[in-house]
Amino acid sequence: MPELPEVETVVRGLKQTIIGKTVESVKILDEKPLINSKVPEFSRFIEGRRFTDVLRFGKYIHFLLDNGSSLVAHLRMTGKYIYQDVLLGTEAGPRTEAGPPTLPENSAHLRIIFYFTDGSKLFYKDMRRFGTIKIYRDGAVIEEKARTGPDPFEKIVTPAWLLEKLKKRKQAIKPVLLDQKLLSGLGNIYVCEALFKAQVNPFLPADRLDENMAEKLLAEIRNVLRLAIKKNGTTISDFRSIDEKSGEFQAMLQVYGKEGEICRKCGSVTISRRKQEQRSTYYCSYCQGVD
DNA sequence: CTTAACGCCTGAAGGC
DNA sequence: TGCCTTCAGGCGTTAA
Repeated sequence: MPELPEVETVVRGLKQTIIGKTVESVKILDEKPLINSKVPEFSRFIEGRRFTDVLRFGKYIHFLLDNGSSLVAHLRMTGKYIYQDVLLGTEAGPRTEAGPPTLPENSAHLRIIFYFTDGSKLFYKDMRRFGTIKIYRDGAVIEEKARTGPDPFEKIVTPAWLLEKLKKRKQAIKPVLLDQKLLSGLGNIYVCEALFKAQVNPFLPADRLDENMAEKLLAEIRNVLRLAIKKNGTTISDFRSIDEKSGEFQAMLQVYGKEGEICRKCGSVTISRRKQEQRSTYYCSYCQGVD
């Protein structure tokens, strides 16, 4: 589900809510997300620790702890973090004003609950159970970061840098842009949108893009991601921020999920869909010069 | 080294 | 109504 803008939206929400909070205890309802630790080790790792910061690299969420260790989480398709503030008024009676919905601890797909010392909670839900949470002691998180490519916003990423990388790839440009070791953060939605905006043929071999195309493509990748972040991401079916709000970028989608609709740019042909590496690519055959 | 298929999971939607 | 197939914001592994 989530790509860079959705992860950024989640991270911003977490920054505002959990920094400075100390984990009193953790309840693990499903150990599958714990990729490199078992339940007892994970509990010992996190209990008593205070979150000092929450960062993002690519599509990863990086939780920093007060002892220099880290948690690194990936949402994959359906992972989500939901923050629940201290429930006020439970002693004096039910709240009357509309507050955030409370999440029952037996709700569907709940995997992990972090209980903070102040009474607030962080829920981790994941319907499909693809999401992961890894633990890293001290600075070991560097190794994980080294395995992912730079964000498209990083300074080293220039049109010349991109062109150089693309020259080494004979594969079609679309699947190449999904390779997180090249550039991190793009997923199926924003790749389709950026290629459309840049008017690049998704099936064109990556090594055949010229300087102008690479420059335009990088500019549109950044534009699309920036705008999507501003809109708090895209909600197709179930993406939600940590306070369970939907994103708003879906209203601005030009091609993703628009098969059969008239192209908003040229107005002359309908949007097509074709599989590349088992994944749907949406495009305008006219605007993007596809045969 | 790159590339492409498969597997991991659950649930929704569409065809018959 | 029910059954079967396909599809889904991702990516690690494996085999060629």
